[in-house]
Amino acid sequence: MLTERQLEVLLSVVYEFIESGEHVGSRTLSKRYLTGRSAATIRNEMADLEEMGYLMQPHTSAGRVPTTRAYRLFVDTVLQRRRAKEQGNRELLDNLKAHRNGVEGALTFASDLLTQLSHYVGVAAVTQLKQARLAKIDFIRVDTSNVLLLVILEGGIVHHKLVGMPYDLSQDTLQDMARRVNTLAGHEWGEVRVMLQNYIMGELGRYAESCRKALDDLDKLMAGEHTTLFTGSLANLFNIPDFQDIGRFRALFSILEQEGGLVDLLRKCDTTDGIGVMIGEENDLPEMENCAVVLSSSSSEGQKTTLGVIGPKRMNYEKVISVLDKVLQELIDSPGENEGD
Amino acid sequence: MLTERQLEVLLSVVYEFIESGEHVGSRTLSKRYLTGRSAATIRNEMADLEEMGYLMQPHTSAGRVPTTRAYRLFVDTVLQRRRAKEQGNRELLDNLKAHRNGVEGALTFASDLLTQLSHYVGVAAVTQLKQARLAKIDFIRVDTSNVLLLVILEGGIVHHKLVGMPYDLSQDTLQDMARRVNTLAGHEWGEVRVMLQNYIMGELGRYAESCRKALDDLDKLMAGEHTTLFTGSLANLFNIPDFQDIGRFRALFSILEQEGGLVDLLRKCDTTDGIGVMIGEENDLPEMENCAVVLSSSSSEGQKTTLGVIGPKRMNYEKVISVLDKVLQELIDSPGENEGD
DNA sequence: TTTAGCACTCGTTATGCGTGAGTGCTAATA
DNA sequence: TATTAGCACTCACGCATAACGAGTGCTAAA
Repeated sequence: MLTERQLEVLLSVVYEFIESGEHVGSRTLSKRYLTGRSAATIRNEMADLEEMGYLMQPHTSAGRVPTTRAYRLFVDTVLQRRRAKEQGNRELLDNLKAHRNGVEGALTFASDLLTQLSHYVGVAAVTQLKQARLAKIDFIRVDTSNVLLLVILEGGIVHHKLVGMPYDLSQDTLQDMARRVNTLAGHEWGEVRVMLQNYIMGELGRYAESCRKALDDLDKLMAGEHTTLFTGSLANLFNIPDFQDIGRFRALFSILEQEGGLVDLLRKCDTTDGIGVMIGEENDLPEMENCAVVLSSSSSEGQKTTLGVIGPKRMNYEKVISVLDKVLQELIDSPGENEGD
Repeated sequence: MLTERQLEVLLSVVYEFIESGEHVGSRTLSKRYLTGRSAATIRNEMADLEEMGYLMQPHTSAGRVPTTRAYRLFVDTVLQRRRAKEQGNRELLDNLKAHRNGVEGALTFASDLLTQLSHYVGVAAVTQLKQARLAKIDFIRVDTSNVLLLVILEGGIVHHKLVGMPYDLSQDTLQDMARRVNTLAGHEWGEVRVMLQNYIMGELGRYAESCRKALDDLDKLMAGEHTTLFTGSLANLFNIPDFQDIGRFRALFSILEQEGGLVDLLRKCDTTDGIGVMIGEENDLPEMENCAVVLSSSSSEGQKTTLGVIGPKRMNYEKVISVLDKVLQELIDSPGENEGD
């Protein structure tokens, strides 16, 4: 185990490295953090810490740099101190839908806010769980050959899809259909789906083909754990020295740009409610070995809401965690009708 | 005016520079393009062309590089000559129809397609003009305090917005409202709007406040020339040598990332239907002095569809223009909006 | 156990030099 | 007169070398 002083040295290295971005040497520590001890003493401690896997040297005559293991320890220590302040995010969802204009508006707002405050990249996502409940379904005749299929879930998520129909259906017919289906409001999507399938096979005979296709699309959206994701501006990445190298930037970018990659990433971290941190190789993506992801999520009503910040491994974890807390709070507290621009 | 040979030299420089990305010297031209003439002769012509503002030297002992003026001439010449190219890409283009599914689906697909085919960045946008006509409006009760406002325009654009209501309205009441408003289907938004305003003031009395707010939001979307924009992946930019420099990349990125900037850009080029090209400084954005934008747009039914490709000034204009032609043609050819397959 | 001192390592920056691609100019040539 | 060959000159680029400095490990003294 680590001695008290080793811990002190280690955390100082991490802290200083997060500040400066450059390998930190024994002299710096001796002058700035552990004024009582000489550089030589600290050198010895650092050599030990390196052996234990907490530190590494980029090259022979350089100072030390924290390993993922060191970050992990650092974060856990920080989180430990913070844990008192942490609290449930239960109310998050209610406020999301109530006070901002639809789920999408709220999440766009949140991701922008996180981005601005953290100076990294904020993300916000909502995942429909299998338990998502239907609030309302509707079919709206657009013209002779097109019907708009509308699905609203409890929690405020809205899906719509234009479906081509081989025959013209009157609005009355459609309304009748909708009325029947809506008797299932409040039930989970799985049940609704089965009912719809039967209905289509049984009573809609000749329309079955086009309906089935629409239903399949809908299934793709809903049956799986479909996630809607909002990513803040990536502009901040340009200011981070870690990504000045175009190669690294590119790697990270390719992940962030394609929604799928990011959703996978979030899913990996999604273990528990509350705040979680994944550092470097801890997420399996090799492109993200220099990155860290801080997430905070909470679920209820068949959907799970996740807020997060993505930045360099050398991230200001304290700040990010507190920002995350704040935005969460902001979302919960915000009194009425403000729609984030 | 340019002599025949000067033109030949100039276009060769442009062509070669587009290929190689490096300043082109007299010897190269003599060997590869104008085998009849010696390097010295070509050098003289190039000196003249430089004086005329068509070419420039990055530094004293370097070959020549085209100026914006040269690209302009090149593009105009190319636009004149092109017409008879017919090849490839069939399979991909055929997919367009299959993937179409509402305006958004089609444009997402189109921008991706343009990105893939051009190897630059494809964009696709639809702008609602003032003449946009209402196809259908609907109010759908979600729960006691929320109504989903649904607006469908001729042309297939769908807007929806969740509106908080201070009082519970029954679906029947809402349906009645919708029925009245829908008598205006087929009319321009301007008229519909006035009618809605009156209706709200006259018959909806106590709900006026919340309705007005929703209506205002809707106006923001529709009364102005609102543009919905889809941008393809930016990943290709990493392969372009012109943007290897992180500074330039950043500048371009900042424009591409924020939707507003891009919309402004499109608007600038939106002069006429047909294909238009803006090269370097021709668009006023200093960030885009090394870029070119090729646009092709067509309007009908109260909406204007724009497809475009954004890439380096040193762009393969021939290819991009032909790609753009094809994709656009495909989009216009089937104006029936999703013909069910 | 701690610290001062010293030799050593290695990345970074500056400097200098050779090379090659490309030019402009001039004089010879068709 | 228009074209071309020849030549001196320029300048970016790559490479080697050297100086510098931040940092280390090790040893011996306090």
